[in-house]
Amino acid sequence: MTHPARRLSHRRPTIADIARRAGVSKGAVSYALNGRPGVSEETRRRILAIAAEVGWQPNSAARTLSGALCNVVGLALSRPARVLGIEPFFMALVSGLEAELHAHDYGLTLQIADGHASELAVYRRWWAERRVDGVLVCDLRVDDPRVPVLEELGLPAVVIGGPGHTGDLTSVWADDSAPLTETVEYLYALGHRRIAHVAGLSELLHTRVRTAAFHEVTSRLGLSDAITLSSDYTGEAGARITRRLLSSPNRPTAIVYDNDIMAVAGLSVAQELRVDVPGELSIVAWDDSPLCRLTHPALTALGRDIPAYGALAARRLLDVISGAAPAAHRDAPAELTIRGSTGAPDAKRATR
Amino acid sequence: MTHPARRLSHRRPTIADIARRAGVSKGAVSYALNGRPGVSEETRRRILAIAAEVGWQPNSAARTLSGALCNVVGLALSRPARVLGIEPFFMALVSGLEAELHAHDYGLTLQIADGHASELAVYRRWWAERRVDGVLVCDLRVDDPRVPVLEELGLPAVVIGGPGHTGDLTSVWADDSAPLTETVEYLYALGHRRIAHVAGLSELLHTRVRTAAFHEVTSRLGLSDAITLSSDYTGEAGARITRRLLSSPNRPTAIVYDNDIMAVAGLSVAQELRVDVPGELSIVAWDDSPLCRLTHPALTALGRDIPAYGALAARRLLDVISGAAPAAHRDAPAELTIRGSTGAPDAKRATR
DNA sequence: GCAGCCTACTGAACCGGGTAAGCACCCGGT
DNA sequence: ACCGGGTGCTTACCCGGTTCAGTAGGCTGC
Repeated sequence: MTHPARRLSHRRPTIADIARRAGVSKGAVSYALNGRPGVSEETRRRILAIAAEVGWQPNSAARTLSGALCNVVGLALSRPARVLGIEPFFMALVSGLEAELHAHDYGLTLQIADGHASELAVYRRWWAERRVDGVLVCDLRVDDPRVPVLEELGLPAVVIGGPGHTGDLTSVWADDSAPLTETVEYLYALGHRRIAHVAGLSELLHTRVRTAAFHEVTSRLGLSDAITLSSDYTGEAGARITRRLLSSPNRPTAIVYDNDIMAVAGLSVAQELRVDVPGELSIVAWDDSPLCRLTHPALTALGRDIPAYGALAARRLLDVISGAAPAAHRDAPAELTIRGSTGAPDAKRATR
Repeated sequence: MTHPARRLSHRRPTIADIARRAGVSKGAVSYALNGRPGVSEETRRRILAIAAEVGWQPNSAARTLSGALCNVVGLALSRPARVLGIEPFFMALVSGLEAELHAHDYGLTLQIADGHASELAVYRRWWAERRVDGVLVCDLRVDDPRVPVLEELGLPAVVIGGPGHTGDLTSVWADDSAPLTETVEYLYALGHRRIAHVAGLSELLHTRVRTAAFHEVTSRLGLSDAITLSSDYTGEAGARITRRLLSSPNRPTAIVYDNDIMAVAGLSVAQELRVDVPGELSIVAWDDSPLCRLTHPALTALGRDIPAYGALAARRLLDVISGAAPAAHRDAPAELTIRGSTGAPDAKRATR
């Protein structure tokens, strides 16, 4: 690349400087600073004192070059920026990742890619240039093409998602099936018989899992009017689908949305159409972010501790990097928090 | 650190391997791969062909060690995770940064700190360990303590915010004064005489700028009831303050919120209190994210192209890294988009 | 009294690139 | 015939750590 005029400020001290001042060799300094045997306690203390005095910090490039890890992990996201921007999920995940990585002196590098192909190119480059020790993979799909490539590269990775479809890679996942079933049963108990499910991107594994669970429970309960509609997680899609659902004959009395953004948009459409929530329509959001408490009525939501999920993923990735065998780690499932957006359907108004 | 069993996969090819296969020296390979003079066209082609064939990629640590830049910039954020999570601003900024950095083969490392002290510690470490070539600084404060430290470190930096208070650091900023003035004048023209401003964190420079502009325009227009209240950008704070404002005697007929989250919360409180929007209360949000279009009515908002702002910041940081002199770069100001949440105050209902 | 061993260190190689200096070789001019 | 000056390449060393194979010196044991 180019070679800009580099401001020299003050040249950083190196172990050679420390060695000179301590009157020992570079090797001795290295042993002392890394807490390894090979120097006397007294010499070690002297070297550490000098290092502290001159403000020495190891040059990460030099360390990495001589075989060490680079203490960085990568996260590449393929969703378009406009979705990433509003979904609180990712920032919450990142903050959890970050906290755990930071505690282990690891850094996080972030890259926003546009599609699986460019995401895979990012992984290849990161690994070839030795820029990361491992990566975190989000938005797992059914038969995800990234899995075999990562396996072949030998790049340590943790897949955030499951169950299954992760090959021999380590994964971190939560069961979405039981919470969805519980939610539908709760709506059924309230008296709802026409329930709709506004799902996320249909190629994502967890969309499949939730959709399957929805079909299973609704057919078990004999709800023939149950319907699942796919979307792309945006508010626009949520609004559009809700408008369609609410203007259909035999409209649903309850809708379960696969993320909070769509649920908020759905609530707003209901208000626009003067459909009372929860009197005529109950709304449940998947992902319980502060957003769900901002609306009126506040949204009943399926929430999980996302930062903790991120922290778990980070911890498992560090394990994989230090040689742990692949495993699937199950996190706590989402829990339903009841708020004002759900209730018994108002018999007079909802029926027609 | 520890030395884990590293999976060797296949040893990455180095320039020495290429040199051997091409029957030339390492030096010649380096010249060829970097497009520098010193090798014949024919040899260069042969070397490039071999490099492509074996899939050679430069080892970033080796490059960095021999004096090159590391092609990474850092972003440390000090806001608590729960705020970062819902504010679409940061992800939008990051996506703009990312796009521009990626185009110049630069990576982004992200760190969430808890407070200025630990943020500064992050900068020091990044710089001492040569992990970044420069940093981006957000949430500029009045007399920000980070500025002198960064200047002293000699760490290339671009401050996102202003005007002023950036010392000799390069900055990227947008004028918030004119848009706020324009907004108040618009509300005045609609007939509003009691206008409130729900500001963000009072120590942030842009909060000061907006608050000053609000005072200036309201006193110029002779609005004695104008009031500014500070908050922390969370929905809870926005709701609390709105509740207080709306239940006061002589309640405002229009409120300008310093972010979209608070505006959404404010709208929801108005609905809860059966205050008609925009009939009895007009609402304007600063930051026009998709969130503003999700509510009913949709929010009139002051919006800017945040990804473009991020891209500008990234571009300027790359300039600084390659030796450009410090400068303050002004970005386009926010523009007011009128939607359903503002209108003329309904004389009968709003007066009392 | 000296082999044997441990401790505490030194010296040098190594990681994988970049680069300055040196050196053949060829060509053209006088 | 000889010098000058470019090509086109090699050699050697640098960056700042880690690490391995010595080695000097002291202590122990018989």
